[in-house]
Amino acid sequence: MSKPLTRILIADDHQALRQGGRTFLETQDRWQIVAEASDGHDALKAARDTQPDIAILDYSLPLMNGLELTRALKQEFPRIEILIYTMHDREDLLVEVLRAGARGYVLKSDSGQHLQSAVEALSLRKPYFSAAISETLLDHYVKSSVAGSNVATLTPREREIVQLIAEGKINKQIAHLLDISVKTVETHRAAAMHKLKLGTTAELVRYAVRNNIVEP
Amino acid sequence: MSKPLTRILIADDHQALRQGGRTFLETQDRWQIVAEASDGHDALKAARDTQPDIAILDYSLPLMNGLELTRALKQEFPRIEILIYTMHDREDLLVEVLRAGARGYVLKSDSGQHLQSAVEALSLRKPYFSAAISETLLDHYVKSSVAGSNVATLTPREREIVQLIAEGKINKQIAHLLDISVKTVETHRAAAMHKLKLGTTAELVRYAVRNNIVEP
DNA sequence: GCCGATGCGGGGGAAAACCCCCATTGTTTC
DNA sequence: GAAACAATGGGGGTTTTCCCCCGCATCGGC
Repeated sequence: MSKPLTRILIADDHQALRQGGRTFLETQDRWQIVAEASDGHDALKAARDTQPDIAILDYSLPLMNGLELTRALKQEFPRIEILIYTMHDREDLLVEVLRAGARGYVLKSDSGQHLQSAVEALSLRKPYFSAAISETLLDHYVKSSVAGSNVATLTPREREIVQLIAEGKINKQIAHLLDISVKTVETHRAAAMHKLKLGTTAELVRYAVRNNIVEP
Repeated sequence: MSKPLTRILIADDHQALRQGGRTFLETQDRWQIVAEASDGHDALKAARDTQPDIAILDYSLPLMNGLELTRALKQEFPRIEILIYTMHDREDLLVEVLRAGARGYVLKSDSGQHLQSAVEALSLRKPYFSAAISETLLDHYVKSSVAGSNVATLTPREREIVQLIAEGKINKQIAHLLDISVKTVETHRAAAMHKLKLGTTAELVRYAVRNNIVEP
């Protein structure tokens, strides 16, 4: 046991998938799943409790999606390595999560071998992608100071609340979830809608779908 | 001028595209663009006024989308030929519009030649597809009594109102647009939400996006 | 050290949506 | 012809959102 133990967090809203990942990864006794979470909030809490080295995140997490969660985790734990594990084979998502600080992107449709390889790479602090993405392309995207999607104009808190709205929660539920007052939720919601020049909840939801904040 | 004149309606919310189609098609003097419309309601009105032989419809029309409009037009004018002209290269959309009664499907990314060929074919009452879709596949889809998407469980009026909600209109605006009372809008909206077991507007909007009733 | 952005919270009122109930008129279907 | 469904509209209520106004604390830059 000369090698240090790599501590892993898995966040996915499908229990079966978490279980699958667990059995897949724990065949290697130098890896340990120290936490599982089924939504973004739990994942953040779990990370604080367990201080993982690597976080394997589904993109489409309830309450806080993989992109926001990546930002939040990198903010709080700069040395954490983030692996996005998703069903979506989309370059725009890849680019966004990379910009947020993720270093791995593996498709659920890939073989489990890819997942193992990705964790292997990340534990050595090397990026890993199951899709064919060259490192130059990678650098280009990450370094380019692209204006980016207009999601960026929203603050993290606003994006968080927009996601919850788009998930179908009413202000009261959001207030309870985030432990803030309904008034504050209203404030953030209004700020987001004003910034985006949107007049109705329906438009806000379509905005969230367009910008990959939530699944349709 | 022995050949009968083919009367054409074009409905697309982009004026430039309508103009393009017009110049493209009127090179043939046996074709005549008798009406243009920029949304679904205008298109329906225009069809009543001008009795076209062929309707060229964008899928993503405001107020009433190409799918609903196809249903409505075929209902009122069974002999009309519908050509869907869209940017979406998606088989699921193709299947839906075919089931609704369209007989042509051309992508906007195709050359204008395709558009001409499609109109040519439709004027002879033959189906036309720019994508490679075999007629057998076609028959299979159209004839198969597939359960279909659960959009089908909504009535046309309900779908129409769901579209308008998802487009960001409030009940009052919808009532005015359809010339019915706000109460009626509420009734249809509630009926749709009840049928779909949805509790919030946000969920209804995501449903509409998922089922191609509106664009994200 | 100040300033702007962010996050948080509130008052109060108008508007909209939501929730039951209900009825009438057609059309389609058995 | 009865029954089911679609579309229309209303009464009367509660809940939620929306829209102004306002304040305060914090934090990162300049």
